[in-house]
Amino acid sequence: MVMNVRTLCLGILSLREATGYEIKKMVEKGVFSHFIDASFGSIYPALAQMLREGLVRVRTEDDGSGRPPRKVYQITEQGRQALQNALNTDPAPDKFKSEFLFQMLFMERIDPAHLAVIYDAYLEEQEAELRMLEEEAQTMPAHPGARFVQDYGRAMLGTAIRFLKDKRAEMMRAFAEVGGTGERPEENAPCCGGAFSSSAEKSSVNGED
Amino acid sequence: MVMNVRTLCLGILSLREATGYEIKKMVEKGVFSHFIDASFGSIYPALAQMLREGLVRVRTEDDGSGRPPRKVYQITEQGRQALQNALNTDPAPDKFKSEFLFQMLFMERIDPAHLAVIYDAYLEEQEAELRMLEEEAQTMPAHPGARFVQDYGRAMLGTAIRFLKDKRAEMMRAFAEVGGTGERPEENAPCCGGAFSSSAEKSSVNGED
DNA sequence: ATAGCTTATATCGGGCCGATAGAGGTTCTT
DNA sequence: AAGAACCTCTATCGGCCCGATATAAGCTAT
Repeated sequence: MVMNVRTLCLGILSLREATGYEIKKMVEKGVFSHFIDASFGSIYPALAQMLREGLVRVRTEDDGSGRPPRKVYQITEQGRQALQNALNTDPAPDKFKSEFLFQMLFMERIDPAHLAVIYDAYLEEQEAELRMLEEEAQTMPAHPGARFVQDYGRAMLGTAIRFLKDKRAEMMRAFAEVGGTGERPEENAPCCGGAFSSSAEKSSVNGED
Repeated sequence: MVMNVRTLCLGILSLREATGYEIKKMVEKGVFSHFIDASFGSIYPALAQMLREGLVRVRTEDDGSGRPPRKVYQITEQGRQALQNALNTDPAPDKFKSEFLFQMLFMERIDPAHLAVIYDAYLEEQEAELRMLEEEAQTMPAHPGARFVQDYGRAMLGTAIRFLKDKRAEMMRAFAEVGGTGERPEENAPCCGGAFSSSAEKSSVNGED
């Protein structure tokens, strides 16, 4: 599939007319945000290019003041056709990049205190996105496609959150000796419900390096 | 976190020495493949740059023939320090790009026959990655970080697969004559339109396990 | 023996991100 | 009323990175 910022813009413009700025906002906060990214640096050139190619047309709203005029873009019939062609092709494999998991892979080398901070921040991030998804599910008219994506997101985020909560205790137990040295580290992490303080077992976490 | 191809290479080289080609293979098939990507076009320049900066050193194995000599890279103490610094910074948010979900968002406009093909191909893809993960979990020595990442991957892929299987039946039921729970690839209808939106059912995947 | 896959190097065009800039609006504080 | 801070809206630019491509040889199978 020809899935670039151009196709993304066509997809959004097929739902409603919009300015480049509005497209950015929809990509940031809307349904699209869960599986796509796009910055101004790619949206504006994409719109300009598609305008040249006749896939979109533009209506300029100049209010007379010195500020830049709103450029409201609309999809053309040719653009609809291009989008249709893209939709009827095989999708490329997903791409997933996670610095968090990279760090988790090397967790043994990270300062335990900082590890806890990273971990909880990530968990909170996932919970925030789930909240956003739920909220958005109530405001948006749920056409089948949107429903599917929302349900998918719910399922995945739910699993991630459950996993992170489950594993947290286990993880921190493993590092308890390195960080606390026999002390009860309840002063550190706000959200860990006492799972820290269970019997400190001996663990050979400290590997090479 | 300074998570670019350089940091990735440092991470791999901190585990063992490797050529650029080997790094690519590890990124393609190893634990890293689940949450990171890197191509030759970024790996080779990254190694060259880090060599200049003293973060890695290189041992050239020339076998006398005309073919390009193996360049085996090793991390230096300075490189270890750079990696350590990177690991002790906050991770950037995850990035997830899915052409499949983009297409699902517009499922109503996709030819149902093709939609089924796309859907099953994606499902198969997820199952293949889960198989890869399980296989890799048995061969690799499971240090805590790797275990965490593998378990995370298992949980997520398991949920995705279950969701896709569950929703598929629901989708096909909504399509009614398309093929029930089995598959009937020969399909003529241009677009399903409203036939889909009426039946809104709850999926068991959303809740708890 | 020719085709095709694998190991191994490396470059290049182009896509895209993140930062930046500029101009005016609103909103909240001091 | 002045100022700070943030929002809407435009757009560009450096630099990172992907995907395609080139080169060269070995190994395997038909």
